[in-house]
Amino acid sequence: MRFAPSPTGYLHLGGLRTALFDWLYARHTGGQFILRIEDTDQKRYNPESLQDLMEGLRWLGLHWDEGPDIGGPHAPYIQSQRQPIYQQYANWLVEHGKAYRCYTTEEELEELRARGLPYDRRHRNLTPEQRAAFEAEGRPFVIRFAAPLTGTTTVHDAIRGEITVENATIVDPVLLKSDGLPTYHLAVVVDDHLMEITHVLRGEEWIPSAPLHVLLFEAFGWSAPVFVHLPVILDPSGKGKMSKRKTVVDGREFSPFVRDYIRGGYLPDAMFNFLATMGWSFDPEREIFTREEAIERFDVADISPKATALPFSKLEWMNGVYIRQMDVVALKDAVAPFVAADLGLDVETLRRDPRLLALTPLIQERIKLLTEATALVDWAFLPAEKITYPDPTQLIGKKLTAAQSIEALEAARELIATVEPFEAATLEAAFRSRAEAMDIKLGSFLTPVRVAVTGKTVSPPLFESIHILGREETLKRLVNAIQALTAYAATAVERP
RNA sequence: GGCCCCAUCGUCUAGUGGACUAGGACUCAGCCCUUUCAAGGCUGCGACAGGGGUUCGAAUCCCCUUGGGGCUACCA
Repeated sequence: MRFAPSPTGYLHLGGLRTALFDWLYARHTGGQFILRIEDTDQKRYNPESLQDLMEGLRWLGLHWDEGPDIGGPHAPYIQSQRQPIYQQYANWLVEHGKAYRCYTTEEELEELRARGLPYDRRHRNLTPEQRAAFEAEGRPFVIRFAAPLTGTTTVHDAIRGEITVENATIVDPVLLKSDGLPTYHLAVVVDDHLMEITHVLRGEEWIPSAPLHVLLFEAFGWSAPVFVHLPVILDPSGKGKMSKRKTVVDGREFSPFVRDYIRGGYLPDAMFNFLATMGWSFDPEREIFTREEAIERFDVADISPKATALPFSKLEWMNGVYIRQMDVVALKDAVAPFVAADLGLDVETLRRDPRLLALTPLIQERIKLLTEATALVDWAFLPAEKITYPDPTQLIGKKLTAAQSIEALEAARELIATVEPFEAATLEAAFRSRAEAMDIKLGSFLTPVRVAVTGKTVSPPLFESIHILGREETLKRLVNAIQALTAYAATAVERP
């Protein structure tokens, strides 16, 4: 098995899914997972993308057994470093009459294209004299495959069955470019043979050229690997192949790039699970499964041939599921970098902060993405002065007046100051009985307190939050809130 | 245009001639639980693209139509 991306841009989800299936099948069969870099197009090569690619694969936990950075029995694994090999095999084909030098110029090709015509095989049967003349001229040439003019070629696709095409539709593709580098077709066939690749997993956009590859394997006298053409991944809208840019659907922005999901607070395990269900199904009644379970059941023959539009809302849901499954300490550590970055804190200090550890179980079932943590816990790391009440009406409890809300805050202040021991359970008991005594709903009582303490209408469970914050800090915020609401009430009376 | 691939709820999917009044998941709606928000539980909405065959019997097999997608480079 090999994953052979071309480093021309950031790794996208389609590529990751291909790599995932490759990896799964390699692990399932006990085979090798090889990373090979197809950089034979010098014009589009982008060195940054190689780094991005490896980061993405490692993030998902897809470690390769052979590759450019770790070597292996078939090194090198970067095609631009294998140039002599391809030239050697291209020449072998020429010597055996299975390929030929073509001296057609760019302009001549352009002329054909302008008339909507394919290459006309004009140099396929050059006389020795004609060839000598071109050589004497010093004309640059490419090596083209002398494809059969008649008959058909059948490709066996592991998920679609047999695909047969007329050989005449294969018009002598270029194998070796005039710059001496191979095209994809030559490189892939030579490398897959030399690297002893048994299964080729790649996007279905390669189906049309698969017959050519079969023909090349035959020309060399090699046996072809099993072809597995993975369905394309569509835009979230379901219209068209997923673009290489961010797209907006229903007002939400979706990125095709893996890096954006790493930064976006997604968990590798969730992405793994999610991507594994795109075109493959673990079990009709189960969506969540482990890597080990997937490895055990995965088979390329079970992959669906249908193109898929990624259901991103399901990815989010799944990420939430994985977050809830996490060990608290692991989640704390995972969330720390995001919170630290948002709040301008030092990550390591934050990791050791007992408040974050105490807060983590409270937010665990409230976030779907790691990036959502900050909004839920920032108040705990901010001084009282930073908790402001730009909209004092938020301090007013449901079905309460401003005056009643102030009373509630005063009552809270008294309870916070006196409750012993200062713990969530005792605080809750005290607030419950006080609410009853004041004849208001607990929820109405708590809303002003919640906003006073956290500055927001939505927060983790209040009593635990107050306990984590501490008595003194909580008291300060209650005082500030009472002040803010009192000021508001005064102006509100003046101009109703 | 030519060649090729594909076709089950909005989306991801199960289904390989009878167990299908088509199952699961996400989303959405309602209810329950509840200190906010979540999470959780329950209920609901929702699909075999259309038409012909084959067969005692088709979501499942064949053909056509339609629709979607891909390829059509000295890019991968």
